[in-house]
Amino acid sequence: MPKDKPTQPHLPIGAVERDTGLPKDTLRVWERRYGFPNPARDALGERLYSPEDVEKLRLIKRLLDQGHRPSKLITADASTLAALIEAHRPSPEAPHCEALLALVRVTRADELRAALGQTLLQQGLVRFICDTLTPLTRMVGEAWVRGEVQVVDEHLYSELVENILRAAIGAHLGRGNSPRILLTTVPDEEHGLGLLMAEAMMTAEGALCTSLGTRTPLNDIQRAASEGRFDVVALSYSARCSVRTVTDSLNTLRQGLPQQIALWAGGAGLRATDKLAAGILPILQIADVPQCVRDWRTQHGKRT
Amino acid sequence: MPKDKPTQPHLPIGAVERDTGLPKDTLRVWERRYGFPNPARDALGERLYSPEDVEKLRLIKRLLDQGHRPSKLITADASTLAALIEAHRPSPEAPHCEALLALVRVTRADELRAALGQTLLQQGLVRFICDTLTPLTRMVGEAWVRGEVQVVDEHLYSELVENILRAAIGAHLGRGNSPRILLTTVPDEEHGLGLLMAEAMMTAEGALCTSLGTRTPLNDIQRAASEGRFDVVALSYSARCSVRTVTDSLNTLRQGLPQQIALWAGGAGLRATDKLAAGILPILQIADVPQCVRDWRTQHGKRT
DNA sequence: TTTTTATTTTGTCCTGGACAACGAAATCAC
DNA sequence: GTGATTTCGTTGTCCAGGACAAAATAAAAA
Repeated sequence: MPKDKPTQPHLPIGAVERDTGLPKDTLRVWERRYGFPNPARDALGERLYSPEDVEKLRLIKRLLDQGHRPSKLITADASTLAALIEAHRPSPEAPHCEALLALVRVTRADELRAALGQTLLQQGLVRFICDTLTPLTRMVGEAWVRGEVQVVDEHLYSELVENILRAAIGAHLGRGNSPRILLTTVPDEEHGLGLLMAEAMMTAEGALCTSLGTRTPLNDIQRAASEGRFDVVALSYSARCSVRTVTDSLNTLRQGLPQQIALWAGGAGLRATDKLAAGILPILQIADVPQCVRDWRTQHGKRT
Repeated sequence: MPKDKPTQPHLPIGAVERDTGLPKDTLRVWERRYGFPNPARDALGERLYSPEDVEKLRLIKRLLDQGHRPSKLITADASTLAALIEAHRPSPEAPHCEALLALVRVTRADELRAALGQTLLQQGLVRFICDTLTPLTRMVGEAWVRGEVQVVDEHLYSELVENILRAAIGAHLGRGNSPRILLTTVPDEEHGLGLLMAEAMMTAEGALCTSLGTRTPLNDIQRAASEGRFDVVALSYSARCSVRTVTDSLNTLRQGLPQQIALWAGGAGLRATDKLAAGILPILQIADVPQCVRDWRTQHGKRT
């Protein structure tokens, strides 16, 4: 049963796993190999992690997901880590994104909601997703790494974006009905924001989207796609997926899927597209999504 | 690194943990104590669970979350388990819910979407949530246990409901601006549907809601509530939370929160309300939510 | 009936070793 | 020089079986 009593003091290993996303086994093996983290022990010899260590672990997890090697991060002292973080200072962005980033605070939730809504109206859905949401989401992540926004601020941002995107999907429903697209992610992939952006753009383009959310087992995807008479299966992969996972799952899926069902894949996880089997369409930029839908229609002689 | 190669054959323990939600430690200790599951081993002696076992484990997890004792479930053979499942056959429900339940299939996604949308229009948001979504969600879960709907069907249902609710939240925004409510769940609680329903009803009632999504650490909730000048903090607990977790987290939070910020708690996890500290408002039924908002206004002399 | 106290049940945590999947560098073929 | 293959160090996951506390249940007392 979960232990969650002490909210500010030290945390047992299970709570650290939950809070950082680092498996218990990994935490223990890091301690054994690198000497970090080096948690205190309670009367029974059970690990108790200090809030500072948990914070550093969260940071490490984030840098890890961005492609850094563990050995560099774990053995790094504060200053080395700071240098790595500093390297994340982004190239100058569009000024409207900088302004929005300043509003990503729980204390300014109302302003952020209003500003996002207004930007959507100004830009239209497609430009809003490509030119605002995509860079802004990255900037929020980077700002978190630099300690400029808190965990709660990031949660708030995700919630607001999800509200906006799902409302947009609802608003664009019924504009068209082809192609019929099934969207989801593989079981290892838990990030659903990219999927939602794709669904919104496809729906706006007149496709009829059905999303299963994240983490659908491969054979379930296969069965659902065949039985549901879909024209396209679209998968989203985030950067943390290994190249191997991506190509393996896609090739397996391509093999199990009827030939007439197209297979599309997008997201930051799509790096080495050369090892993909034939019949898989890599979507390297979110901005290409509408064109993919239009291309499909051209090839299949449909109007909407 | 994740292992996910064999999609239909046997799964390693990590994949089973991911698919069933049962921790690796628990799976191993069950095997040791009860002899179930009894997975095959690969050349290295690592466990390989059969798809049938994984399916049974998923079932057990579900019944576990509904309050059954592990020993009864794990040692039960197929027929005993079937009897338990049979006991879940629900009391007769409103006929419109039965009709909707029949549409919870990936193959009928379009019909389900249309029917849900139409029911929302007919009933209005509040009745839709209380009289349709709440019973229907329970029915979908029970139908899954009985094997009448698939995992993907349930995923689809969640996605559609989330689209509808978030679109409704967007549509009702700006109707009012008090009270200012912060919504979230504690770190152990990952179910967000109830939270979303509450947010929709509160927003429709004219409250200004800010949701942090699920799994916010207690001290983060505290800090965000104080700094964000909220009037109310609202938490949602599902049935799987132990009574202890619920009362502990609420009492801790009540103590750390300024007196003028109200603390509301709702969801199936709210059972023993007698051990709650003063100054915590239990919301035992989702239908009571609008009245709570109105009561707050009365007590604080606000109109909207 | 309600409260207190024993007794199960059950999940989480421990150690330290092992090995394969991964990434990167080095080697070889063209 | 460019591209494919092999080598090697790095890294995460898995194993065993013992231990103990928190939760749930049964029993006893008020």
